[in-house]
Amino acid sequence: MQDVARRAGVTKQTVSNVVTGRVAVRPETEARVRAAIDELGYTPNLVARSLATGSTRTVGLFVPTVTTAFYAHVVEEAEDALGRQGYHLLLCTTRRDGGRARQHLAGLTSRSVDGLLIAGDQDLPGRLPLPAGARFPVVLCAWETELPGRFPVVTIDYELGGHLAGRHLRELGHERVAVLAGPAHGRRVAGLRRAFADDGLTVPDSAVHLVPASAGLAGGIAAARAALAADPDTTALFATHDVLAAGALQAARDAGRSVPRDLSVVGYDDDPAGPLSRPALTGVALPTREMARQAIELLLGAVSAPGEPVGTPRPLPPELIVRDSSGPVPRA
Amino acid sequence: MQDVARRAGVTKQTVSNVVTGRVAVRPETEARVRAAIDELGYTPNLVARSLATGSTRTVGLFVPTVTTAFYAHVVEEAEDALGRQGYHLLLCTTRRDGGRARQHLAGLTSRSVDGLLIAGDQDLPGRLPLPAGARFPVVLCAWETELPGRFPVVTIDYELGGHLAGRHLRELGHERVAVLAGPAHGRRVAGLRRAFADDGLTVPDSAVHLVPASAGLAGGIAAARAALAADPDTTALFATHDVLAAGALQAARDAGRSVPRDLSVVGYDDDPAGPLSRPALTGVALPTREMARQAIELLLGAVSAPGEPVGTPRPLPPELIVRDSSGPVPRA
DNA sequence: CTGAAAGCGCTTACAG
DNA sequence: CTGAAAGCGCTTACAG
Repeated sequence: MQDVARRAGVTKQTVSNVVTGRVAVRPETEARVRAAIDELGYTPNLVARSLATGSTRTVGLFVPTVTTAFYAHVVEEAEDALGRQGYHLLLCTTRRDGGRARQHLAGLTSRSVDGLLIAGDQDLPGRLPLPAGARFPVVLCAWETELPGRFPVVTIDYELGGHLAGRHLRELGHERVAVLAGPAHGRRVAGLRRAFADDGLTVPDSAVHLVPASAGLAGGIAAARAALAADPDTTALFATHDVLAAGALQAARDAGRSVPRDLSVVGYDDDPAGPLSRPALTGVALPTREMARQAIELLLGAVSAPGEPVGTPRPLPPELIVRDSSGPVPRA
Repeated sequence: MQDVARRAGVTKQTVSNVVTGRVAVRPETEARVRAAIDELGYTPNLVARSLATGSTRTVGLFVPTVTTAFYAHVVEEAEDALGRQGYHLLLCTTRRDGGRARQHLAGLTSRSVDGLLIAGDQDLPGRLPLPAGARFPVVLCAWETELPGRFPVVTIDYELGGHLAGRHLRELGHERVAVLAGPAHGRRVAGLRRAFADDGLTVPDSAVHLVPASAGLAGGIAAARAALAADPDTTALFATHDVLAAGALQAARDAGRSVPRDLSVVGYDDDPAGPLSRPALTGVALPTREMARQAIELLLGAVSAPGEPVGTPRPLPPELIVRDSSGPVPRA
């Protein structure tokens, strides 16, 4: 910067003024300065600027993992929304490990991020008090279980998604549904139940089969097999995420049941592979990217208006995409 | 820091000494300082330290996307390897867009990252001169096409993977193979051809079907259909990545050909869903995480020993995982 | 082993 | 509109 100033015949304060644009400078002076910048290939040193201004133009993002389509899209959309405003992304995958999250939090704090977005129920805000030095806003997104309440949250109406799936099955005449449920998916199941309750039907606890988070496709296959064995009269399977639904499709095939003729399968999450499975999967599609975009905008808003209270927007509505894996209840 | 010093009755230089451990301090003094740090909840300000030392303990990672299993694993493994040494990760997904990459590069430069890892052929180092201010080491990984040569690269022996697949098919007696090839997968195809050439057979260009990068599963289905239509006597399909192989499996089913009885299918990439497809996919497994780990270690080595030349390690060998989608050539 | 001083590269009031 | 000065929170030789 000093070099640029010398070359342009001004002081570095003037250079700073043209770079930041905070103070107007005479056009001809500005031209000289810009010329010097180009000739010298000067790039402002953001770490020095950060020390002076207190803003790093960097935000942290916590996700449990990046290996699922859902979180991969959250990451990409967050990065895009950030980039549009000149921010960069410090990525932290927590792997649902509290110790790891704590370490990352300390790292982000000492690096003075301007804000932090925590995506996915991670049980962090409850257990994880922010370090003393943490003076940045925090926003939560993709939150499904009880809300911590300490932070604004941009999330999806997961219960509505379940309700859409349930109503769809009811409209097709299904009365006996089994559920393959991942952990923390209580709202999705509650929505399905509400749709059945709307018609005076109950989905008993015995029809809900829980699958551990890490079980993956194999877990879906096993759970679907168990569900069909437990109640052979089941005519529909509702999976609380698409990996489980894909497993259900395979288990149905293995059991010699044709989808959707003998059995309907409805998924949840709109995994990009869903439309291409055979049969193409009917399922609940989530406004993932929209959610991530809004969350970043909320966070950046809080960054630039420190004191002001930020309102939590209403949960975003999912949609039901009807494809080929669901059909009318088979006639007994 | 000043507060800590005051509370411990020393100067801040002494506090710095105990925090960095660079200069030994008397045990009792150190104890007083540590106590003050704990009481005040002091966290060192890394941006100030960075300005003073020139090191940010942050590295940039360029990936084309984060929505494929391959790159998701690269990101997670890189983050792990970085975290072990106290580094944080600035993630940039380039989406194979030069303009976007250029912008990110400028951002990383002005943020003074300590190093940059570029994963995946991105045609960047050729077209993208580093900004003048960029004084950090760059390492490439997962590079498959011609190497830029300007930077060390940690990659995989992609040609060997193709050879393993080809030898496997030859051992099963296959003579007519069709190839579904993604762009930039020339080495994988070359390896397959070499295996056939080892036995005096040729894989003609007409048997190689190119699929655009963005075509996904639908592209694989279409290409496989085209391949089977072009040469109905084909007994084996080699796909240069698993999404294409999954498409091939579906196209085979649609065409009424049973895998592996009528047709063998071999994939490449070891997508986690491969073992769970029906039939389970035979394919080439890549040492993705090992590669990412080594790349970060190489990069961090270059960071801490600026002048020294870094050697490019030999490409990592893939492995063939034989599952159920490949079998003996059907008898004519 | 500890303290006083300079400096990292910027920005920000504050005079002129 | 431009220049001189102080300061952001650290580290680093350099004396004592």
